[in-house]
Amino acid sequence: MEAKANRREQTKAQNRETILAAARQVFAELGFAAATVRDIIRATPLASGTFYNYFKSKEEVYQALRDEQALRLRPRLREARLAATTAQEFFQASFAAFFSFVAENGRPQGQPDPFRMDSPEVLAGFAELKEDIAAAMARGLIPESDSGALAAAVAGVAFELGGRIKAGADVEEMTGFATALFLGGVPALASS
Amino acid sequence: MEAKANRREQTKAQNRETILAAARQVFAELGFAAATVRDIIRATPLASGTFYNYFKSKEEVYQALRDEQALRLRPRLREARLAATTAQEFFQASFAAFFSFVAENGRPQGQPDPFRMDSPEVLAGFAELKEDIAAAMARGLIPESDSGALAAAVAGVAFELGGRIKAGADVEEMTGFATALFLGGVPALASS
Amino acid sequence: MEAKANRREQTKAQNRETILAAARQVFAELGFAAATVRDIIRATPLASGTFYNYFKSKEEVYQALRDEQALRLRPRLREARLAATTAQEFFQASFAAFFSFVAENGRPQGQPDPFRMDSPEVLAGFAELKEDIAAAMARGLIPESDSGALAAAVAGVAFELGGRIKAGADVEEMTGFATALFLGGVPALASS
Amino acid sequence: MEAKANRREQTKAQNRETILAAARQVFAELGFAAATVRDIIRATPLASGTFYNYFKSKEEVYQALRDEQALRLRPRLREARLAATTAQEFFQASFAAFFSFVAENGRPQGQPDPFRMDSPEVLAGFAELKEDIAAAMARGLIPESDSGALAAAVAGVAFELGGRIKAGADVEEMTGFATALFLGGVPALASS
DNA sequence: TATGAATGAGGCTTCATTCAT
DNA sequence: AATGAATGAAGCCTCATTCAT
Repeated sequence: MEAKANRREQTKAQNRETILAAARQVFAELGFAAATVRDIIRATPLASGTFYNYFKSKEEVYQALRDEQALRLRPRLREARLAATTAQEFFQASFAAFFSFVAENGRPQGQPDPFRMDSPEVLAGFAELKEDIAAAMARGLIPESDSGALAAAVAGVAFELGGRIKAGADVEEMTGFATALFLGGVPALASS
Repeated sequence: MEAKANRREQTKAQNRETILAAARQVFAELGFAAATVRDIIRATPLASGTFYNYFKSKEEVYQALRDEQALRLRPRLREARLAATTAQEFFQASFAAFFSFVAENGRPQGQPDPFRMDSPEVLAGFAELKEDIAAAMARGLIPESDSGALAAAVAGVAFELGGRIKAGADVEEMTGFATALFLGGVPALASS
Repeated sequence: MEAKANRREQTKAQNRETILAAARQVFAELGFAAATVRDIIRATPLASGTFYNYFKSKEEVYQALRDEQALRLRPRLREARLAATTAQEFFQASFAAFFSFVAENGRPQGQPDPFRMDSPEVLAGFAELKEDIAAAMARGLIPESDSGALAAAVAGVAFELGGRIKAGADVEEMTGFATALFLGGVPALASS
Repeated sequence: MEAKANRREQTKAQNRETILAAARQVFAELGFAAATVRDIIRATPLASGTFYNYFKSKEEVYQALRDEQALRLRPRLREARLAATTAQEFFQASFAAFFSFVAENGRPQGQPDPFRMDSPEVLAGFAELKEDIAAAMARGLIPESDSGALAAAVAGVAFELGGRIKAGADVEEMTGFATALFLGGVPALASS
């Protein structure tokens, strides 16, 4: 009775959050492929039909989750890159922003990592990165070269090193490593 | 008698190949998550029960597919890296081997890419990379630094640039790009 | 001011009418089987709960719709038949009343026709027809025979020809056709 | 074990029949609208999935049922009508064939009757009736008039009187009644 | 009274897997 | 071995209906 009354008190927005939280956890545990809508519902005090008041499908919750993350991450990255006045600042700020975010938000299991997947948001973030690199080249911060390939390389290193972050302490280390790599290649890593 | 036995054996091997080929195609079209065993069977002239004479589940075929690929890719990479006598050779040969492989084999759709996923094979390949990097550091080819992080960076760049390969012609270009990046960072890209 | 007055004017009866009108349309579009209470509610500015202040179920609205129709049709038929002083008047007036009603009210799609179904109202109308035929036989207007069978035949012809009515103009034609048939069989149709 | 073995022994055709029989019964009990695929499955010793080996949906079984009936009824009607050399033979043979069929096959409850509904088969049967009437007019058996309307009238009377058949004995009576009606209208019924 | 979110039963369907042939 | 129909668990989703506001 109590429980039921409590549930009723949940506002619509709270229910949405409840579902998103459950989805986050379920995707983290099972991975997107293995997770089912029922799994998400079961991780919730809500009824099965309620899920469909908020989302049409597993894909839609997933999208919402990604959008939520991207909404928080992308502006940080953008700002970091635009504020840079040297190549060193450009890479350092970018990797620092990305790795901090990963450290804060944890990473799903069973999915390669939470930033892959060709969701529109991720693609948009990727496009932004490429643009910002091209802009940095234009500003003379970075030597001219294939901005698309460089963006891919940056993303690849970020994703892969991001996947190795366990503790907050790793953030600085990884940032230093990635930055040095991009500024001077493996020879520059020696001092790190 | 003999002939019959041979035929039988041949058939067995052929059926396995038939299923693997179908699986390859189905995973490529639908992605691992959406693909079903039925889809694979349907892409085959075989009966549903026959599938289970060869594989226990969708996961197992997938694994076999990965193993098959890894079986072909890993030795090439190993060889390339062991033969290297300079850092330049080390990176160039590695990336060249990887990108050629991607160009030859194509890449599935619907999965981030076919080399991610924490399958044992991929992890093993990853471990090998790390070992070989550590060995190269010991040999003095590469400056000493965090071999795990460097392996991750190499893998990240390889995966991400590999995802951009469309034509065989891209292979050389990407190889040059990645090699230059690792040898000298972004400044070295200018001349590429 | 106006708005308030209008809102106030939405009496209970008006809401009932709103729902009935929506139901009429929905049944016409989807047929009784496919239509859902939700469909009806959606065709309304009202909330789902409100539906249940007026009707207990889809069946009940349907019933109400039928009753409403019957309430308008049955008296017309009755009157037409009671006023008849000859067999010709009896049939002509009956068919004319029925076909006019069909022409006026249109016919649902997806249901065989809106007069079938063994709803109490329809059965009652049927019983009335039989009674009136029996009475007409007693009065000598119609030769004595199985009044039940004759009622069934009249109903069958009415339903089936009624289903063919498209334009108002068809009413007279069909009335003439059916009347002639009952008065003299197919030979009598020749002159029609 | 025994039961299971028996089930397995059923051939595919037998299962199809099992499902059709169950469907026939379920539609008869609940009507088409209220019946569900699950109801049909439950009236069967088969598993739920098995239904879908044979039919795609409730509609499809229904169609199969109708087709089966039509396949048996239509040729009888056709033959009866083509063999007629007089109007009396034409109507008598037609009604006799139809009413016998109804007596043999029983009629569902909850559906107006099993011959309504705009299934292709029924429409085809209807078109045939119209053609045969037109042909009979051309042959001079029946006075020229609106063949479509006459076909509708015949169908209406057949459906409605058919709905009153309870015992085999009714067949002759109804046939006589309907035939007399069409040959001479209500005056002709007096002698019946 | 009206509202509309929440509920959960239950329908539909597909799927992996078994197993008699 | 190969076959493919049968199985039934389990997913998806919609629906009628309730009930707190």
